[in-house]
Amino acid sequence: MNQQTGKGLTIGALAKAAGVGVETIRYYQRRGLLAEPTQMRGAYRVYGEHELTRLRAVRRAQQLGFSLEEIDGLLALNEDTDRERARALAQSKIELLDDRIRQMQEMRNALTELVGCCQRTDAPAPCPILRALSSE
Amino acid sequence: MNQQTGKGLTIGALAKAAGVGVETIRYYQRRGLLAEPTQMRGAYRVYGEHELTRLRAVRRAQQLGFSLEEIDGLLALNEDTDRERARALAQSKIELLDDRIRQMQEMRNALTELVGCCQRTDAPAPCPILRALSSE
DNA sequence: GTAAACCCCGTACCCATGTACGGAGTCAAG
DNA sequence: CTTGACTCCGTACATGGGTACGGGGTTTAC
Repeated sequence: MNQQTGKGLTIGALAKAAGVGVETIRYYQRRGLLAEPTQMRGAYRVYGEHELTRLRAVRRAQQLGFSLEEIDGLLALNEDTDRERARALAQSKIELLDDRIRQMQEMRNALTELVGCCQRTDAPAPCPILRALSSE
Repeated sequence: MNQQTGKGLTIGALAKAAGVGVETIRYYQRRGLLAEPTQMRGAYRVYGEHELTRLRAVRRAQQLGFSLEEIDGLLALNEDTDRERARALAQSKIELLDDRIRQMQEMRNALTELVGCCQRTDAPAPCPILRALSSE
């Protein structure tokens, strides 16, 4: 059984809690995306809430289309001492997100249209999907 | 110079027009994501608007976080003869998009908040980014 | 008709993001 | 104190999405 005495998690328990593989955690540590914990229980590393939170954040940001490197930057904004720089970075990410959101909405509408038009016609209308994707 | 007599593009011209590399086009052809054109000028393949449109659509869909395989499916919806299946697939993609859009908006708001809070405090507030990303 | 710029084809290589494997050590329960 | 599950560490392999390279043929402009 994964021991969980008090509040410490072994890497396996952490992995399970975050919904990732043990190897993934190691990989993130190698990449510097996740710090290795200082606390140990004997020869085993002990993880806590902090790591779990961060791990979950990484997964989510990933789903949003950010690379591990970008995610590192995003999460670093938090404790960035150069506030000016942090603001600028955040601002540029916001614009990027706005763009993607807009495009996704177009795509979404195109798909909706497709569903609707397919409902009643057999003639392949001028592909709304292609249209949505090629629109500038 | 890239010849462009009439309306036909060589692979190089197509690549430039679509903003991708020549090798990428070949790669898509190998994958079956882009059909090889039937028309030739001598020993060289000739491409037209159709390919260009499709290529641009692929790039855009990619930015939206779809894999090449998914994109293939999406673009195929267009000429799918099994309308029922096409509708179902489109519907599921719509839901997926809705999800991603929602998450992106959360993230966007978190970043905006971060920019705002950084504006006036030196104390690192409880990181809105981490919060946004870890919220379920 | 020659040179520069392109195309074709095949194969090999690259980067990101993991996953798998294997030997050795460790922990906790029975 | 043994046993089974787990950890550690290192290295190798996998997959997606390209990119690079090299030898040889083709076009086109001059």
